[in-house]
Amino acid sequence: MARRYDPERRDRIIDAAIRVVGSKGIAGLSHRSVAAEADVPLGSTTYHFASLDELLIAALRRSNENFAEVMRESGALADPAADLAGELARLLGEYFAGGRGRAELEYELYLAALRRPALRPVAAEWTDSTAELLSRRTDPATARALIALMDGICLQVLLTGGEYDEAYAREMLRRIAG
Amino acid sequence: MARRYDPERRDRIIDAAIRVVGSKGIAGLSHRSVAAEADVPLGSTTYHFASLDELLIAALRRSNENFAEVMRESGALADPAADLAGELARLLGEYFAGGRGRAELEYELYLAALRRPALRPVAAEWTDSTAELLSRRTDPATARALIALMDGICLQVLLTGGEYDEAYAREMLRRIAG
DNA sequence: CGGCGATGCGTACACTCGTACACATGGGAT
DNA sequence: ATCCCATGTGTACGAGTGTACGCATCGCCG
Repeated sequence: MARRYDPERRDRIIDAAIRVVGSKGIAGLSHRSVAAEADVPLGSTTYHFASLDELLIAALRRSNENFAEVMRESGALADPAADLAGELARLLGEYFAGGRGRAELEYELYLAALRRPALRPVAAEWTDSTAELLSRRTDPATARALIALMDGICLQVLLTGGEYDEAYAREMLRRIAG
Repeated sequence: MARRYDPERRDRIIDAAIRVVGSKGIAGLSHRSVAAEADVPLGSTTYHFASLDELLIAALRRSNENFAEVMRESGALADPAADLAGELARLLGEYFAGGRGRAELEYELYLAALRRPALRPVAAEWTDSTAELLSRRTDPATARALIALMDGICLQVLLTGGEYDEAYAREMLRRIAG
């Protein structure tokens, strides 16, 4: 599957797609807008990604990898002595501190699975792998509930334009984690 | 602001918009598709709603009213002796039993606020009014957390195409509610 | 009763989009 | 050396879109 002339072209198109979604939203994603952003001709995007869904799948997968790395870097998640709820609340704080734009972008891709069945397996991958990560510190059901609560809290912050309250998040996560 | 020839035309357009979003998603919403669904000429939709955002605001507001009524009808929410977590879990079960399509539709409208600032006040209205409803049974912070968890659970079901597990929801809601 | 403005209707325009397709190029297999 | 085909490019077409605008219709107010 070696690519000849421009081996990284496919990757550059994915990066461009992520930038387009970040600036114009999924509604502004088109073969043409991606081609312009990646500085490749129109035919090149349609060649590498037959449909926009394919491109969205690749973009969501990359976005997931980015966040998964952030969680993996937090060694505290592996330390049985650390405060799990507090650590998760702190991670969310960092997440929002990194700029609202990034969170909006990643959630927009994630939520797109609601109406695009092709994205659901990728969204499920994300949930499952995160749940597995948390399962080293608690039981699977609790892990899934922690993720659900984090999703819900992020949603409320992003949808209503409110502020993230780390102390509140820590308290409620602790009630779940016990 | 009396409407003369067809006083209910505006309402019919909103209903048609909701049906269109239900069947084709927000991506399929256009002045023309709504006009066809409502059986009115194209010019009529652009007259009543200068932009699609205006139409979405009206649709989201109506969708919120529908769900708010469901919650109000559940008298158990007002009964201090009833099991709050169990009742909420039961309501979610009913919600999903009513067909996945309806939940998808309402969440799609709700989540659209992520990228459309014009919708955020309406989304915030919804969260606030629901939180107020729950505040009759618990403190405000707990009420908001219950909503966040319910949102997160619904999201996981809808995004990954999984099944709703009422016992699991009841257990986790109980941990929050105490 | 007369006209004015709100409401409703139909059409046309400029634009973007996805898609298809014909052609160019050069790496690697034979 | 030669040929095949994955890769890359440019263009064209039809469908769909938001918007604007002129005209029709009728309730209300003076």
